[in-house]
Amino acid sequence: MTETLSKQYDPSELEARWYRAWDDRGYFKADADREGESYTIVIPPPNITGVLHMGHALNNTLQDVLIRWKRMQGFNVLWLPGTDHAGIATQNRVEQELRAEGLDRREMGREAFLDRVWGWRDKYGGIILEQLRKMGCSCDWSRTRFTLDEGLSHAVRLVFKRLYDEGLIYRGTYMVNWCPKDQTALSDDEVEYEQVQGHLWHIRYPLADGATVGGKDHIVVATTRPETMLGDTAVAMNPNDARYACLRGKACILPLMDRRMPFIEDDHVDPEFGTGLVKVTPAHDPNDYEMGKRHSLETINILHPDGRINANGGAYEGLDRFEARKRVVADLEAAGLLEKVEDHVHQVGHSYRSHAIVEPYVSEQWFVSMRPLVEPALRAVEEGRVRFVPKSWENTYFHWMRNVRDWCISRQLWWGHQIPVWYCHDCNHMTVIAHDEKVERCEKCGSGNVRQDEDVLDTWFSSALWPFSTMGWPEPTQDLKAFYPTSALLTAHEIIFFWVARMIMMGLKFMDDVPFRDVYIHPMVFDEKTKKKMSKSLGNIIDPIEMIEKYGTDAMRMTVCAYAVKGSNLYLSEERFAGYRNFMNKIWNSARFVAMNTEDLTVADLERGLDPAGVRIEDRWILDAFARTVRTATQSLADYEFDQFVHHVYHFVWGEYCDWYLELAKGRLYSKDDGADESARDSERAARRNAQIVLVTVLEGLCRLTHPVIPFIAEEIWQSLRDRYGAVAKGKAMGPGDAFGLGDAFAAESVMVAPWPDPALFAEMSDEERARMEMLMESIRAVRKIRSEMTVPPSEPVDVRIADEDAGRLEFLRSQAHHFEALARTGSLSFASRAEDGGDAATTQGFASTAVVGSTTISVALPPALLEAERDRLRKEIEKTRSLADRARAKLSNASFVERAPEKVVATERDRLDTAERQLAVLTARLAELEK
RNA sequence: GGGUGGGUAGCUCAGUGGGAGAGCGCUGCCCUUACAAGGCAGUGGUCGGGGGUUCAAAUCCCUCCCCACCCA
Repeated sequence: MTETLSKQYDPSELEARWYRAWDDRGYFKADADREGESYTIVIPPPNITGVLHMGHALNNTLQDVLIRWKRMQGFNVLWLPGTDHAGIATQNRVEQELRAEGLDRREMGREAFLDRVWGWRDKYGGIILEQLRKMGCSCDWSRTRFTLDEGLSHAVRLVFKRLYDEGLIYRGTYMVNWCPKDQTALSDDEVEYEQVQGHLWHIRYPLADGATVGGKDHIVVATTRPETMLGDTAVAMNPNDARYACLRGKACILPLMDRRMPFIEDDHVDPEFGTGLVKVTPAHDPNDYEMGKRHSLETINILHPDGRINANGGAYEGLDRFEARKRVVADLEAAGLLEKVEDHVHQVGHSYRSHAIVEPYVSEQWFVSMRPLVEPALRAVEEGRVRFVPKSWENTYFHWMRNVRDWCISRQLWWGHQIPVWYCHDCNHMTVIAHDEKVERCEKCGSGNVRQDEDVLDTWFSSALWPFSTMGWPEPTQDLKAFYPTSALLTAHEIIFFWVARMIMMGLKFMDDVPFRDVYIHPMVFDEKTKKKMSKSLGNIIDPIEMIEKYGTDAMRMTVCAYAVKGSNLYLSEERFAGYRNFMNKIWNSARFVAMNTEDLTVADLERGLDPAGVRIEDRWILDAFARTVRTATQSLADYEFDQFVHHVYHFVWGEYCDWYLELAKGRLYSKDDGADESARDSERAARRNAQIVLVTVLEGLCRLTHPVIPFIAEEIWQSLRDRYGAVAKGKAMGPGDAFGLGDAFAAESVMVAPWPDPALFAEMSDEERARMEMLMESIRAVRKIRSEMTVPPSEPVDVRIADEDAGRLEFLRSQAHHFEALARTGSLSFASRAEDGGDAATTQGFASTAVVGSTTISVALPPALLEAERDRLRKEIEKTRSLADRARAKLSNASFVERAPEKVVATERDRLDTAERQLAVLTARLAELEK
C-alpha cells in the first residue's frame, strides 16, 4: 500500500487512511459465533451532551489498548460502544435552547418536548462517538447502543417490574434531596458537598407561660439556615442535660410565627454543640425529620418546589429561600431576638448537575430497597469474583455498600424512562407492566380511569443494566452467551457508587453472575500547572482533539498511557504531548533508516535467515533485548500498568535500538563490498545481510508490540515492511534456532490482526555474554566522556590504548575495535595486557587521560595543554571512587554485618571493594605520574 | 469529625529491606549522510520532620507536619 515512508512524519494523513481501512475490512466487528475464549469490554457510555475531554481520552485509550492487545493475542474480542441519555443534563440543555426561543416545555407539552429532545439527540448525541473514532478506538460500531433504545428500555421496565413484584421497589413519602432549580429529587450520590463560608445565627426563643431558665426568659438555639425556623415545631435537648431539666414539659414561642412549641428530649442532641438546645424542623432537615417521627411532631413544609416560601411561611410567602433568610434575620434583629452571629464553615449539598444548593424536602418518590441487593454484591468482591485494580478501591466500595441507604430512583423530569406504573383513580391500585403498551384498564378493577406516573427513572437505573441490556437481555442472545460476563471495566473512581456498585448488584440479580471480572480504576486528569481537576469553569482544559491535531493521535494516546500511573492523579500539560510526538518522529526515522539500508534485502535473504558465521554480539544483544522487552511489556499490560508498558517500549526503541543497535550496524551496512578477495567479499556481504535481517526483524516485532498504544504509526511502518517482505513463507525458520515468526506475522493483512510477538522465538543470550556487551558499551562511553570533559572536538580522532590483564576481555575488546572507531571516533587504537602500559598512548601527543571500566584501563592521548584539566578530573574521580571504597570497607569491617547479612550481600560488597580499590590503584598511580 | 491515598531531582512520577532511578527541563559541545521533533556528555536529591526496629531503612513500626480526594 505504501511504497516508501515519507520524509516527514505526518500523522493526520495516515491516521485517517488507516482508520477507514480497518473499518472497511471489518476488523472492529465481533463475532458471537466464533469459537475460543472471549475478551469483552463495555464502554462506560458517555453522556450525549458530552464532548470529548481528557478524561474520556484517557478512559477510552486504555480500553482500546487492552482490546487491541487481546485481539492480537487471538481472543474473540468485543468492545461495545454506546451513549447514555443523561436525563437532567440533556433536558437542561434543550430547555436552554427553548428559553432562547421564548418557549417553555410545559406550554408545548410532554410529547412535543420529547420530540424536540430526540431531534437534539439525533443532531448532537453522536458527536462524542465520532471523536472516539478519531482517537482510533476499535469499537464494534455495529453494536452501538443508547440507553433509551427500545431493547434497553424494555430491559429497564422489566427490571422495574420484577423488583416491584418482589417488593424491592416501593413508593413512599420520605425526605429526599431536592434540587429547586431542576425541581426534581436526586439520589444521595447526586449530591456533592462543598465547603462553604457561612454563619451560625444564635436566635432567642422566648419561653411560654412566664417560665425562666438560668434567670432568663428565653432560650437560645443556633442554626446555619435561619429561614427554616418558619417550619419549626419543637425544641430538643438531650435527656441527660441537667441544665435544661427544668424545661421538661414546658413550651416556648416561635418568634415571627408566634407558634407555641414543646420541648422534647432526644438522645441525638449533642449537649456539647452550641447551647445544647436545637430547633426542630421536621420538614426541612433529615435529622429533624427522624426526630419528628420519633416524637410525633407536626411536619410543616414551608417551601414550594421551586425554593420559594409557601403559604405556611406566613408573611414571608413568595420570597425565594435566600431572600427569606435575609428578611428573617433582619426581622429577628429588629425584634432583639438575635443573640449573636458567628462565622461558620460548613458543608453544603449541591446538585452535581445544576450546582444549585439542594434542600432536604419531603415528597412522594420511588425507591429501591438496597439491603437485599447489597449482600451478594459485597460477597462477589470479598470472594474475588470481581477484582478491583488497584485493590485499595475495594475499601471505598465496601464502605459505601455497608452504609448505603435506599435509592431514590424517581426524577421529576420528562427525558428518560417513564416509570411503568399506572394509577387507578377508582381503586388506587397500581398496575406495573414491562411491555411497551399503554395501559387502558386497571388490572385489578378494570376501570379505564388510569393514569401513568409522570416521572422518569434515574439515568443510573438504566446504566446499571448496561453490561447485559446492551447484549439483548432478557432474550437469551448469542451475544450474552459469548460475551457475558465481560472481562474488564475501566473507569475513574468517581462513579464507583453511581455505576460500578449498581452494575454488580443488577448483574448478580438478573444474570446470576457478575458483570465483569476486573474493575480497573484509572486516575483522574488534573492540570499540571494549577494542580486542579480540569474543568471548563477553571479554564484549565487541555482539549484532546486539539492535541491530536497538533501532535497526532498516536502521540496523544501514548502520552495518556505514559501517565496512567496506578493509584495516582494524572497531571498533564501540553509539553508532555510534544514529548511523545518526538518519540513518534524517532520511530518514524528509524523505520526510514531501515528502509534506506535494506533496499537490497530480499524475501529469499529473509527466508535463508541469519548466516551463523556472521552473527555478531550486537545482533544477539538486540534480539535478546527485544525478547526481554516483549516479556516485561506484556506483563505490564496484564497488570494494567500502562505507564510501565510505555516505559519499556520507550527505553527499548530509543535507548537500545536507535542509540546503540542502529549505530553499531552502520559499519556493516555502509560497507562497500570491494574487498580484496572473493571470500572476504562474501563474508562481508553475509555480515551486512545479517545486520539487515536483524534490523527488519526487530522493527517488524516492534510494530506489533507497540500497535495497541500507537496503532497508526505501527500500521504504516508495518505495511511498508509487508509490502516488501509479505511473501516470506509462513512458519519459515529464519536461520539456525532463530525462528522469528516473520512469515506468520505477514500472513495477516494488518498489524491489527497479526499475532502478538512471542519472545520465545528470539534466542536470548547468557548473562555472561550480556555483561560483555554492556562492558563494550561502557568502554565506548568512557572514551566519549573523556572527549567531552576534555572538550575534544567531535570531528577530531583520539588515540586510545586499552589495557587489561584479563586476556579474554582484552581479546574481546580488540575484536570490537571497529566500534570504538565508529562510536567513539578513535584514531590509533592499541591494546596492552598490563595496566601500566596504558600510559604508552601518551607517546603520540603528550600524556593520556585515564578511565577504568572494571578491570579495563582506557587511556586517551591528549595534548599537553590539557594536563592540568586531567589532573583535576583524576582527583574528582579518585575522590568518588574512594568514598565508594570507604563505604564498602566500613560495612565489611563491621563484624555483625559479615556475620548476619546473607552471604550474597557480603560477596557483592567484597566485589565492590575489590573493584574500587583496583580502580583507585590505577587512578592514583596515573595522578602521581602526571604530578611528577 | 471519620476514611483513603500521598509527600523521592526544577516538574510529573517509578522504586517497598542490601550501592538513590526514568521522562521532561536545565548546562556544555556538535548541522557526524534515519531523525536539530536530533546526537554526545553532564548538572541536579539531609527520599516531609523526629524517634524506633535491624548488621543494614526511601522501603518496616511509632509520632508529628503538610497536601489531595472521598464520606458525614
